[in-house]
Amino acid sequence: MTSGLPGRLLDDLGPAIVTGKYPAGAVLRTEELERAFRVSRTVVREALRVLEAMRLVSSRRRVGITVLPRTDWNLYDPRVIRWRLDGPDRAGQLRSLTELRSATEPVAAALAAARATPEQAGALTALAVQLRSSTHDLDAFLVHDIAFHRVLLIASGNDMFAQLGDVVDAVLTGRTHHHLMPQTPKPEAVRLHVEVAEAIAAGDPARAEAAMRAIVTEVLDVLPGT
Amino acid sequence: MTSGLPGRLLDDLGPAIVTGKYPAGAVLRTEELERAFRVSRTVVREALRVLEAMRLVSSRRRVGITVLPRTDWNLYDPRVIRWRLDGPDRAGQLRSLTELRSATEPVAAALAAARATPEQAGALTALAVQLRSSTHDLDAFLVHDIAFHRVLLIASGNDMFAQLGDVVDAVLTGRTHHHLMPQTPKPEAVRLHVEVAEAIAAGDPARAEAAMRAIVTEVLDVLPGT
DNA sequence: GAAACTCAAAAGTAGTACTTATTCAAGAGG
DNA sequence: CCTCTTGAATAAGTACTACTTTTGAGTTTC
Repeated sequence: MTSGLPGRLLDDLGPAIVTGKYPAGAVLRTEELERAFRVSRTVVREALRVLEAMRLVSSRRRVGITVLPRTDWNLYDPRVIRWRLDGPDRAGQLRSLTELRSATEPVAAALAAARATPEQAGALTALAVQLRSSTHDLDAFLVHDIAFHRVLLIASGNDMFAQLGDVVDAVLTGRTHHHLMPQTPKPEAVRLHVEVAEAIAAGDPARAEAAMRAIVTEVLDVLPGT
Repeated sequence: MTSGLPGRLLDDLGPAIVTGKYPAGAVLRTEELERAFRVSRTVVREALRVLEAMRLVSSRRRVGITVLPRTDWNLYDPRVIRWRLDGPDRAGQLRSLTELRSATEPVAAALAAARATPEQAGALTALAVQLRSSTHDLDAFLVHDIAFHRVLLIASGNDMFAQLGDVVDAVLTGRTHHHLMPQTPKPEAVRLHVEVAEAIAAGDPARAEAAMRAIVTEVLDVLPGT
């Protein structure tokens, strides 16, 4: 559902809920939404059905569509993640995601060392080499960095880790936009990426985990408000 | 959307997709679903809209509703998690979730040590004491164990970790059903829970993380097929 | 054999009618 | 005056029809 009128309505209502324009407890009416967004009842119902599935709202007859508190939301839904990143508390959401990332990537590295295919290990090594070669070009560095982490998460052999590739993308891209990335990548960070790749190629989970832990520890340390 | 005809249709189609009854590439037609499930077009469209938002299917005019490959799915959607746990590869899904858990809980413990409120720290200590007192009653032990981990995840102050409480619930409950839980909880595991609670109460992130890591390492070690 | 055209297939959107669930206000009784 | 019952209004749920739009496949033409 990325197109069509229900999708467009979703992309209006979702952010409005997530950013607090419609706070928890607020009650929406399907008829009012029809008028406000100039769409038919079918379109409104379909968009609301999706919001309900994301646990952003709850629908009851005679009552209306009630906005739910944040503790009910499906926070891992890619749309919810995006809406929160586009909202006023972007820094908070980046921190949340960074902490999640700091938890998952070391374990993913260890699993990758145990499970990566030769192709995956080779791709990681190649990407680490490219990282080293592109420290002078921040955009190119970012592209390779994101690719490195994505391949690693896939190589972990756990598809739930693999899906966090989008989270890593959002975090790394967000760091750059927030000027949280150093102007020139630290040699130590690059070295650690190379070490992770080497440890995975060598099938050494403990070493891969330790190196990746060092990478994400440095990331956490530079977060504001830690 | 937990009730109503769209919800019921969702709970039929979702598992059918997730378990491969409708494999990737299969094309569904709204009209056929209307006939097969004896519901109106509105109901079918609403259920499909939700499946589309979960990235289980993709809809295009003239083409139909195409089932997407697993790499597209929103694997963190609570329904997708449940459908996979209820499917034939339950053990694989439990392993996936256990690995995710093993990654996140140590970091959550460290964050909780830094951020827990006195109430949360107190609740963890109380729950650890109850764990120690209920080793003779496996059901009671499970209840307290789940509660312990839930409170800890909430105490981490990261709502994405907090949401994984359901994952921990599913994993711990699943372990019991799989007879993967020891008949009598190991004293060492209980001791570690107490140590986690003490470390959090003392505001010692490193100690909390290490103790929790020992807990989840033991859990990973007893997984079949590791 | 490739490009253009046509049409059938299937979803998308609008709107109406009727049903069902639920809440709230009013009235009755103690 | 408070509590319980009843009825009606409110709002969503479901079915259905009509029309539009998109898209792919088959046919025709060059």
